[in-house]
Amino acid sequence: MANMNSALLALADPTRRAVFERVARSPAPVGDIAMGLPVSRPAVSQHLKVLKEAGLVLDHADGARRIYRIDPRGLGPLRAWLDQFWGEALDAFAADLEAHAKDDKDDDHD
Amino acid sequence: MANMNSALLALADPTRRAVFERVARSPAPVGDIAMGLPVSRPAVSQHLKVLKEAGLVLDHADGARRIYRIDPRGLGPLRAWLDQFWGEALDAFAADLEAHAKDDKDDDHD
DNA sequence: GCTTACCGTAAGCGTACACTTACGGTAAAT
DNA sequence: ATTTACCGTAAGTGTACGCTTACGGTAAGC
Repeated sequence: MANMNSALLALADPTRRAVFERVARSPAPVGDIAMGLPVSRPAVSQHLKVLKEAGLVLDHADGARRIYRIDPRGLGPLRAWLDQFWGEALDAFAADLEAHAKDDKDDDHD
Repeated sequence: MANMNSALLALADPTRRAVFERVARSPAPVGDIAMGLPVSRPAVSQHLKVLKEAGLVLDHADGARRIYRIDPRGLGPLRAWLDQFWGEALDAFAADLEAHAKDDKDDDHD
């Protein structure tokens, strides 16, 4: 689908994000990717499928092997959403600071 | 925890992301947030707890109500990760384009 | 004091999902 | 042609998680 929702869902899982980062460093076949991770090769294959459907990676055949590489355009929607959100959030935060301006200390953290 | 992992996990769920966007627009009590969503109030409360532990929102008491507002600093780590990744990804992509330069068309999409 | 409003949490449930093993299919090697 | 290497998918399993209803606790209103 390659929208922001699927990208966010794909990158939420730590293992899958590790796969993504590995592929981002340099294109590699599935076996090589799986070798650096604590999961089986089919698991990596499934993760790559999700990443591919999210528009985050591209694949092409190389003999019996299948090379995966990153598709940086897949990060576009997510980055755009975050950027638009960044300004909006800062505006709201600043406005809220002006409005209250004094009760900024009574928020309880864990 | 307020790290990138928890932020990514928190924003992955569509309902919780809707809660986050609602809070980002303007601070609001739990009941008001729940009113604009197709889930119950306790569900919103649980989502807010996750968002709070991820460092994405702040809360403060206002009588019997509890006002939630965004914490834009929570998006920092995620944005930093994405930025660092953005350049890295583009570099790898460009390098790969130079290396292959001709088999850019044999990637199969769904 | 009693009632009403607002909220967090516990308990329980159904489902999505990350992982494994097993299998089949294609491509290179001998 | 047979074997070996590499990979995707199907089937099954355990668990995390998003949601609901039920409950208890605090703050304002009468």
